[in-house]
Amino acid sequence: MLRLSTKGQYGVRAMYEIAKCSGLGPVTIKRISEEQHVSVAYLEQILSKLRRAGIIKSVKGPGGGYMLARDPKLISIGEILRELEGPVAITSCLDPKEGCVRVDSCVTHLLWKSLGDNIKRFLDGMKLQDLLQGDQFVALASKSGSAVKKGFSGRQGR
Amino acid sequence: MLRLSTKGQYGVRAMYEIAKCSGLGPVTIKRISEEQHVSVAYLEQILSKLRRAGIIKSVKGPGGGYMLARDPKLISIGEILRELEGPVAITSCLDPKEGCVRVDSCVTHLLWKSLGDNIKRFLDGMKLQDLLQGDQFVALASKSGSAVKKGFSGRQGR
DNA sequence: ATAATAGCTGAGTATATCTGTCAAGTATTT
DNA sequence: AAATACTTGACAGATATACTCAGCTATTAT
Repeated sequence: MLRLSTKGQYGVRAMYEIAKCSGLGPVTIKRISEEQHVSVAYLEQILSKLRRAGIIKSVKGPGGGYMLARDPKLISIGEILRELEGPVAITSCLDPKEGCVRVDSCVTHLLWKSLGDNIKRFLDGMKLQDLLQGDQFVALASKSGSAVKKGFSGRQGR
Repeated sequence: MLRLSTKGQYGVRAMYEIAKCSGLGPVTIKRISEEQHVSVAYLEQILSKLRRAGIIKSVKGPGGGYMLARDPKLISIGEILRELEGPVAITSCLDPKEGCVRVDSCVTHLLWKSLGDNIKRFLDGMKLQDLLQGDQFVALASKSGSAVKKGFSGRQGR
């Protein structure tokens, strides 16, 4: 359950590759393809989206390729995935494009919203820089292993 | 991204309905269908799986229906979803059925594993009882909003 | 016994999404 | 102007989703 599409996965791997080689000039799509084992044609689709989103920049012509548009500390995994797969939306009624008819009457609405918010917070907190450093991830809940409950979810940072 | 299938969603809603009416004798599939707006035929599929998993019990014949097999404090949302949709597996290489060829060489492996573990912890910590109480959910990360990082993920409970 | 109720099961199907490929560009540099 | 590299949109096969349907089995009330 809750699988990520390959587009998102490859997108993050591609971004990693670009970040890794930054400073050595633009990274060609061919290189990304070879290093990360993803076809050039498929990468074109993915990188095109990321470029339009302003996460990477491209340089045309011989010697061209892709480079980060910002410092890797300022690029989150969440942002990359959102551009490629749309926002986190556990259920269709939480998708901003669709909307929920009976928000208040639905017992589970808040459950899915809360889960979605957690995931979002995780993904937005994780930066490309962290991937580069191999600095990796002990989770949001460092504590007990059981969720923190409270009367109501209310506003949560976001 | 990361959408849950309707089977999982309906399953949780059905479990809620059964839990809500527990103490009034078995709940018929027809009632669940009407209250939760899911077709009888589709519910049969869903409830059948949950019954075989031992989460609910059924009584045949007139006056029959479904009831919880355990205290709602002991039934987690994670367990319900796992029976209906399989384990959380953000990527195919983290699916126990498939396995990963290059675990160590893959930079993103740990990222997805960590995200998956978080989700799992959230879902397993959330019990049917919590839904009943409308006692809902402030999330795993009560703190800063940024993920807690550490050198390596190491063993985490499970 | 038997009729009515209620759950049980597996097969089947339409639709949508995913996971790509292909072809024909356009822009830039040497 | 030739070579390199990115850009775009169309399209297609495979898989998964979201169901329905038909016919069955078990249980209880009369």
